[in-house]
Amino acid sequence: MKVATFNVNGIRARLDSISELMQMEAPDVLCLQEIKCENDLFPYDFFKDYQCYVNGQKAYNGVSICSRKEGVPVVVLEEVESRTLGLVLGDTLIVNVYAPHGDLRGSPRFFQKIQWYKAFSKRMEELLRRYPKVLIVGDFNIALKDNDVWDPILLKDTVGTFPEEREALKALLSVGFVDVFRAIYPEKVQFTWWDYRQGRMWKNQGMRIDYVFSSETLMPSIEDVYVVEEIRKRRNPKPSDHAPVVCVVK
Amino acid sequence: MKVATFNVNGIRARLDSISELMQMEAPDVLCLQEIKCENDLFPYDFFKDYQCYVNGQKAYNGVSICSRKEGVPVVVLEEVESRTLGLVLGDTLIVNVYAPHGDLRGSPRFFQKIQWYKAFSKRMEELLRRYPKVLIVGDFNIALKDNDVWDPILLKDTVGTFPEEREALKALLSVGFVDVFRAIYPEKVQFTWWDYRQGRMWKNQGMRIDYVFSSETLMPSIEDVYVVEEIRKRRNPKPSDHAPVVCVVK
DNA sequence: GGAATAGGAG
DNA sequence: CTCCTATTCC
Repeated sequence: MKVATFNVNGIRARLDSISELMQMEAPDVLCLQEIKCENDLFPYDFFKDYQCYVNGQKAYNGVSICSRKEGVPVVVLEEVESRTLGLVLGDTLIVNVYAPHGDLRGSPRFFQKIQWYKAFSKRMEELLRRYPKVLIVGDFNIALKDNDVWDPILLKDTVGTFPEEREALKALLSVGFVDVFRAIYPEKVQFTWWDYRQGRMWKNQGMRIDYVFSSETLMPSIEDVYVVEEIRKRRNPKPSDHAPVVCVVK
Repeated sequence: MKVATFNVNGIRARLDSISELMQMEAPDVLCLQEIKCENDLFPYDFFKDYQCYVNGQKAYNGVSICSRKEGVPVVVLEEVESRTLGLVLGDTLIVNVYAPHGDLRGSPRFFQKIQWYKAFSKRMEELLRRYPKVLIVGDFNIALKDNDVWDPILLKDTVGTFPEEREALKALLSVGFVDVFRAIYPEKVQFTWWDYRQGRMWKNQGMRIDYVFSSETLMPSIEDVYVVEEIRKRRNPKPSDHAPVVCVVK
């Protein structure tokens, strides 16, 4: 089973990129973040061979899971912003996440981000007891370690690198999850997000903030994980500021 | 000499259509209306083989003349809205016009439209004495006769068909100009503008409001005039609500 | 820098 | 219906 995650930054503006991803990778499950539309504006017709499960929101946030096989949707969190969506496929729970951006330390949004991580970690601990195999994918808006950002000095204490944020993300992992990419490639420097500004997109000055987290129970089934950079590198008319991440599960 | 006129409804959103027009017609002079940008946002680089003369405005209106040969720009009217631009090429004066829309009879904008026509007609009378040959092109926002609208009954006393508007446009012609299209094709029903709404664009339910007016002195040199409908008919991703009109002058 | 909104204009 | 301007968010 191939699971892809992609922060599209507006699904209606990104159908070309999604098309390309589907052609290249033919994922069985496609988890999208920041679709930025309400459920009834979701382009269901575009995903012909997929069942679409959507937790949409007007203008901001919004996540969806498109799956070749039918699944059972799961409410992950009671939330005001549409940031999470779960889907049970066989004995596996897939959780699609768009974590809060958070802003700088001291801001209300920073505090909310930390709180959100606490609630989410607690809930995942709970779900881990209920479902034997769990895969969490999505945009976590935190770079775990210094080798997950293009310039750790320049980006020290900026959004996504604050120690408090890193602790919050580690706390999630400590519940029983593994950062699949880092487990397979301990030293690899690879990014999944680039700032549109200052040409950072084209200079590969990015951060790794999109992840696939596998429950320890599912780890033996993980075959590979990789970032699909072609869509951005080919200077697609207008690319997302994120690249898709694909995980291959036995 | 080939002169094209095209209300682009936003030049930045219409570069594809303009490209297509230049490939198809290779006009010597290209008069654009509703460019909707200030002079410094005009895409000068796009018009490689042309000299560009621009009377721009932010958000609304704005006209430009692009000419293969250098010309001498002429201020047609002292104006607050950028609606006119003249260019002298050899012994011919080309005047590019975006007449006011006008709204319904009784509105302030209706009155302004009639006033604008009075001032413009007077000025053209003046310019006609100064320049032996004059060509006025552009969007006049008035359909001269009933056979210039798709449904004269339905559109009776709506914007562009009011008797006062038609009189104002006839008054301009009476100064010494000829509606070239109607002179060559007395009975032809052909439109240059279609409402985006109610699918009128695709049902060819339009009006002829874009014209080429030739001074009587220049009429013997006029070879043909035609509407370039292909760009709209091919359902170009997003077409302008106007079609270009091309005039061939000896 | 780019997507999405609301509001105004045609 | 589609453009442009603001604005907000990332």
